[in-house]
Amino acid sequence: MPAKPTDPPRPTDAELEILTVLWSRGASTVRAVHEAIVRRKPTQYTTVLKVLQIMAEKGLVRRDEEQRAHIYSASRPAEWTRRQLAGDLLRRAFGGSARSLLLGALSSRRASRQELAELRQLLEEYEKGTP
Amino acid sequence: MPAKPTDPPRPTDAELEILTVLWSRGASTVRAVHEAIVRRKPTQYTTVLKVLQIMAEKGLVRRDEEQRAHIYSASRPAEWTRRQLAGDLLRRAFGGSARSLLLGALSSRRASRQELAELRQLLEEYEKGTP
DNA sequence: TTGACTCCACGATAATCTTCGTAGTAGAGT
DNA sequence: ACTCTACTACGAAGATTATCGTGGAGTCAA
Repeated sequence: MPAKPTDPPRPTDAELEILTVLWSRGASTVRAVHEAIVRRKPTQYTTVLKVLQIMAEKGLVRRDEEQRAHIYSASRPAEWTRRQLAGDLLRRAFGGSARSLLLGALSSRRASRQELAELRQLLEEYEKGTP
Repeated sequence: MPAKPTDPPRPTDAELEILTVLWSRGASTVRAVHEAIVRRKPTQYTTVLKVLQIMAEKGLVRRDEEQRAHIYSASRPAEWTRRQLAGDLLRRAFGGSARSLLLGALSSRRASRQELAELRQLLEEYEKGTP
């Protein structure tokens, strides 16, 4: 079946965990993903395999079946998915207020001076592009 | 340490929707919550009731059974729950980078100049408190 | 007291999520 | 050819989510 024209759905927790692996490692075999996942949490190989298969059905990942060991890769760039997730949470929990979201993020843990500087710079760049 | 039983779990989508109603309306009857919910999405009264009952079991809301029509209220302040959600997403999808989270939030929709100013001020206040 | 309403409790259902075991196959090595 | 190993496919159990119907009990007014 050809690719769907619609955006993939929001990834579940387990799916997001796997996506983060694919984002940092790039296209990977199930074996490689499993090795990364198992370092964080005891998980069977077939569990990772199954989730990846479901993700492929949903369109969250692409699968290259050329080799015997299939190669999976995220179907969307990390930035795209992250934007969906941030926007989704923004809408559903923060009433669209980015200020509240940032406040929540910052107060959820200590923010370094370095990080604050980065954030400030990000805002400056943003203001340039929003006349 | 003030003995706190256990933090309530992360609310599901339906639960979050109801929480936003309780946050804005304050303590409410099922009837009132349902009227607010139904304006966004066709939903039966008993569906809202059931979710509220489950939320009470989970500790997400408190229930006052004094009157015949029970009164439900969020067990945690909106800010507390929002911080959990933001922090959770920050960790799970953004590798802890608040910068990425803000970027995602901003790019998910157009940000007004007003909003950017608010964000800038928030950062300034934050920097004062982080020497 | 009997209806008409309003409410809650309970149970049921279908869908989705998460996890894993089993079976079968393709290839590598002996 | 035979065996081992590394894969994938399949299915299925158990938990959670989301939704709703039914039934019974309290309330008020005719």
